Amino acid sequence: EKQPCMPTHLQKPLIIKTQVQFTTKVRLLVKLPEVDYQLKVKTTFDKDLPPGKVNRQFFILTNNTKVMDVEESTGCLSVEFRHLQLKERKCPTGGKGNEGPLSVTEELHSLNFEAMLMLQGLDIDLETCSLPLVVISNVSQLPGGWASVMWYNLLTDDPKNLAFFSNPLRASWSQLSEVLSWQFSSFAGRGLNKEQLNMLGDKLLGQHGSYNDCQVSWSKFCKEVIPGKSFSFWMWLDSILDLIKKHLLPVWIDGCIMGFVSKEMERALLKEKEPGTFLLRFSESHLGGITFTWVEQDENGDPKFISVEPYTKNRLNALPIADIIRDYKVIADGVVPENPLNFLYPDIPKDEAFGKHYNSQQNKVCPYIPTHLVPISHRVPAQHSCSSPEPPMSPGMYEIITQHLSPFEFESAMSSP
Amino acid sequence: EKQPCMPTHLQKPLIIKTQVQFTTKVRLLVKLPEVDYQLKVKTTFDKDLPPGKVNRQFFILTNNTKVMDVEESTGCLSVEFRHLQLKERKCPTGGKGNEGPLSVTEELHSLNFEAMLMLQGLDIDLETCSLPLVVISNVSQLPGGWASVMWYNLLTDDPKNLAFFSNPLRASWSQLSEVLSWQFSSFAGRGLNKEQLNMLGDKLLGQHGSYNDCQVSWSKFCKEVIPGKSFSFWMWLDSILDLIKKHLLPVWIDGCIMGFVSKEMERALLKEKEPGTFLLRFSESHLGGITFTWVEQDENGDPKFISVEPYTKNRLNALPIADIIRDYKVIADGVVPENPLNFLYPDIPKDEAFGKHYNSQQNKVCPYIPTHLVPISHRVPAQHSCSSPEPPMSPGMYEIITQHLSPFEFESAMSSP
DNA sequence: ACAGTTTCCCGTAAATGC
DNA sequence: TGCATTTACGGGAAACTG
Repeated sequence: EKQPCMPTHLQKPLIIKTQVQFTTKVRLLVKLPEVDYQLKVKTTFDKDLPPGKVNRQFFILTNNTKVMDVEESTGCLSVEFRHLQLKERKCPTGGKGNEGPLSVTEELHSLNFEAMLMLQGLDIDLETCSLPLVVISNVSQLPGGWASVMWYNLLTDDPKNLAFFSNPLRASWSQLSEVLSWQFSSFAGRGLNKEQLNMLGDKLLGQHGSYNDCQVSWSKFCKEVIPGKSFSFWMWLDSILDLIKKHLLPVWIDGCIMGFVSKEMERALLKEKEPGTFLLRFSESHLGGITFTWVEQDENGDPKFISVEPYTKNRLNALPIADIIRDYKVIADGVVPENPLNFLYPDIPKDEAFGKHYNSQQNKVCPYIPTHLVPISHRVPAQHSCSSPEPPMSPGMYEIITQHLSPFEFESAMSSP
Repeated sequence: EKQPCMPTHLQKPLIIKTQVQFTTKVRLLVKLPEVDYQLKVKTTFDKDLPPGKVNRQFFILTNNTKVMDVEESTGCLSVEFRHLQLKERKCPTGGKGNEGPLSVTEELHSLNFEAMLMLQGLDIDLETCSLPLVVISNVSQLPGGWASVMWYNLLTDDPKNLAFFSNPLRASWSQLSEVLSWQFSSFAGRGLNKEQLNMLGDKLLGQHGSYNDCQVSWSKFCKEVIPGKSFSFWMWLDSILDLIKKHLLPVWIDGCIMGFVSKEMERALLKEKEPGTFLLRFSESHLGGITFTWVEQDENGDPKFISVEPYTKNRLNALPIADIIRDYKVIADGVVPENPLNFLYPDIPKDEAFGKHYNSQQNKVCPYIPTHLVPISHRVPAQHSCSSPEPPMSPGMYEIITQHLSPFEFESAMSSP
């Protein structure tokens, strides 16, 4: 007789890269009366999938059977498989079931565990399987894999609906925005506030009064490119998550990066502020970029906004963001260079906001004179006459923005969630 | 009967990395009368080595037999093995013949090729093998591997003296310096001139009048660390070769980098030159670094030499050397920054020497103001009082240097070999 | 031709062995 | 414990493949 599901708990890997080791663990949740033989567990990949149903087939390269052992802490029987590795089984054109245009990161798989238990003269087959898994072959596919895992977890409780992406459900913006914020809080130490989420909602759904009842399709979230861009919403957002993790973490956690704010909003916020007030914003035109914009007064006393070319991971590798802000200079033809950045929006002195993240000027030993890199922009006269690609903001829009978001509220919202 | 050596030609791989594909080719140099069967060649690794004789054992992972084919161009029979891969055979403590303290890159191996030819009723075993090979497991071992290959080729004509490094011969400096220069000309497009080689000779052998009759031991070349440093002569030299290949190539080929020049010589050369004259020199204290030194006049009108902290590959990744030289600035407390670099030694205007290598200031599209990184040093008063770690040069030494090397001769020697 | 996907392999970091 | 060597795998780029 076959038990449909052996009561176990599986620790994730949710995304597995071929040829890279992973670990998984099975635990028998019921306590058995003492058995006097070893309970051997066998792990297999995609055991139940009919070969025609799945596009790619994989198998476990390494040893896949192991004996269960009593766990110290719980007294349960459990077994941990380490150093497992997946490899694709090349079935030349044969096995490919042309099941619609699913991409590799939409293709769900599972790990299966089997054991045979002899109890009171009966042979009992125990069996369980993992939550759905995404198999990738290169880390470049990780963002797509994460999107699938997120969407699946968000929209179904079914532990093994491997066909989920052949007809993926839509998510409401209220569900989705919560998950997005959670991504940032769990991977970057600080979630997204209401204003930041509103900007994302605008980007994904267009500007509405309220998004919470809007539905977002999987395709719109992850597959379709953003109009005018060459990447999808999630690819863009994940590139920023990655940038934060690798280059902006402490500054992000401190809340010094507003980040998700439209250019229109940015101008509305900076307009009324002291010249030299600036804020940090993620690039919407390029993947994984961050820029800052400061406000000045032009000849007529009107506010003028200047944004620096976005910094990407390569540039931040050469110079961390806090040092960029500390040392940034603008040269207007031969004049002594000047740092135009004075106050982090709304009015925090730059050194107060970023001082703790500055790299201490390392005092090197002697024979050499130390150098550091200073990011400098040249203000050429031609630059001024250059027309902005932003659509000019309508007066009505400006009203809405400024009323909707008083600086005080925004600032308080920026504190840690 | 067994032919000791089948007349063939083998194309190198001289260094093989485990688990990485390589290609090799065997050609039968004698033309056989038409044979009506296929001549099958089998490749094996370290076939003749008694297991006790070698520290590590490897085997060919992939298919190792292939049929010879007539080569279009020559009409010879030949076969090319592609996608061969080596893997270590783990012989648990057993096979390790403890044959002295040879490092992995001193351990020589060989590829063997066998074929059986039936001719006029006789079975003839044909056999040949490759030149000695070094097997490495990580690219970090490549410099050591190259050193072995160089030393072997320099000092023996024996095609299969696999025990060479159990008692390696010494090289004369005249032999060695030629090989070193050849390394630079073949891998970096420009060899080393007499002055550069003299500096290397000094470094390796101490300061003599003439080095050509000096002998250099393998150990001194590659195994012993340079006194006071943590790396050997070759590791240092190879780190520079690598830096040139990856970050300095066009500037090196142009002869803008004197590079191998002692600090003493550098000062002697710059001493008499215009303030603002500079030269580029490879760091002797750190692997893969390049610095520049310029001459100024101090308060008393005496020459003063200032060297910048060496640039390594990470820094050159952020900013190419030519741009560094173009944009380099020194700030002395609040004064307008100034580029102290004016003439490449002996008297070439900076822009004339480096202009063609400058990155054209990319005119980016509008919404952003472009930034570039400017390497800036701060001249702090404390810096001046700091005692130099160089031993002060004796007057006699200075005479020798200046007489030995008139600026004119040196410059002419800098032109392409 | 091309986009999606996989393979290749350097280079850094961590693990392993001696 | 320290050093020598190997393993692991992210990441960029090339190769593959329908």
